[in-house]
Amino acid sequence: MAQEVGREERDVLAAYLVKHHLKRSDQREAILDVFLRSERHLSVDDLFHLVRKKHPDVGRTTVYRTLKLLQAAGLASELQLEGQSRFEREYKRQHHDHFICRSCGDIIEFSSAEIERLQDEIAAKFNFAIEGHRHQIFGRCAKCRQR
Amino acid sequence: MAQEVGREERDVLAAYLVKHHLKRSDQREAILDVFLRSERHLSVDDLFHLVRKKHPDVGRTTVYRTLKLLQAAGLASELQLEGQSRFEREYKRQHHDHFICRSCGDIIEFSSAEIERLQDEIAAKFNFAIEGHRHQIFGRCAKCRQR
DNA sequence: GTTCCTGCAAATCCTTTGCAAGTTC
DNA sequence: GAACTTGCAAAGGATTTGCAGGAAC
Repeated sequence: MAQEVGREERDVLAAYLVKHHLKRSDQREAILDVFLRSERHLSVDDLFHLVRKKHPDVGRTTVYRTLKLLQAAGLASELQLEGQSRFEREYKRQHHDHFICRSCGDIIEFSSAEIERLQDEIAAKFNFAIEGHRHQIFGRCAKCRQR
Repeated sequence: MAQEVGREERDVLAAYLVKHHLKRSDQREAILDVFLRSERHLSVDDLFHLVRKKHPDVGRTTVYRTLKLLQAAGLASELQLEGQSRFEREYKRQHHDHFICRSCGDIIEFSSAEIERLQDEIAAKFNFAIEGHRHQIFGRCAKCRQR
């Protein structure tokens, strides 16, 4: 078992907890660990079931709460899709947007400095101060198109 | 009372109903009328309350169902925001995306052929077939920044 | 008369909250 | 021991669905 997964992130969380007078817990560490080891874009339920495999007494509520905490600490970010949210790692990752396949549900990341620049330009014209954005492109991924 | 609002759209709806062996109803016509007369981006509840002013016995469910119908007929399109959806006119309007002000909730439309082109380019690289997209930019609008 | 619509209440889905019991500092 | 966390059950909000009665064709 690769012990080194996410050591840096664990430190970030620990620091965040101290700074905000919060407390560590086995659940939080377990959830972070599973989150960091798993694949890219998890729903709360995905994460909940993965955590349960090793820690059968963690509650769904705690997963919700811990994900909020991880977001606040800059370790996770929420991807609000149609219906439900998914979560991905955020720490030291560069900004990106998403293609979402409607057949298989797969999520593909992309980024474009050009698009970001154009966004900023347009926002400036409207005198609009950008705080965040959501750019999701729906359709069919390469795999599903072949079938 | 300007009778001419949305005559074309009413015809489109009527044609859609005939084509699909559906029936007209006072509720549907009332909802369409209010929808067309009102401002840009309505939640279901906004529309529901507006309709109720003139037709106090229309049910919320019917508003939901009629909006689905209007979408199917190409008259309305859904804007899925955080929390709830909003609806805007679709008929003969060009594609656009949205700035959304987090202070006042205002929604500002924008469009960029450049961004669309870049999207297509990137999608082509991934061999991804685009069916739709959602591009929402959150922040503070000009008015709210001045305060 | 058959098929479609409507409104209500109930059901769903995802997420949050109240609370008593258990942990951490 | 004070303050924070947890898990359960219940509450929430937005949207959908079942159904019996009412309208349109």
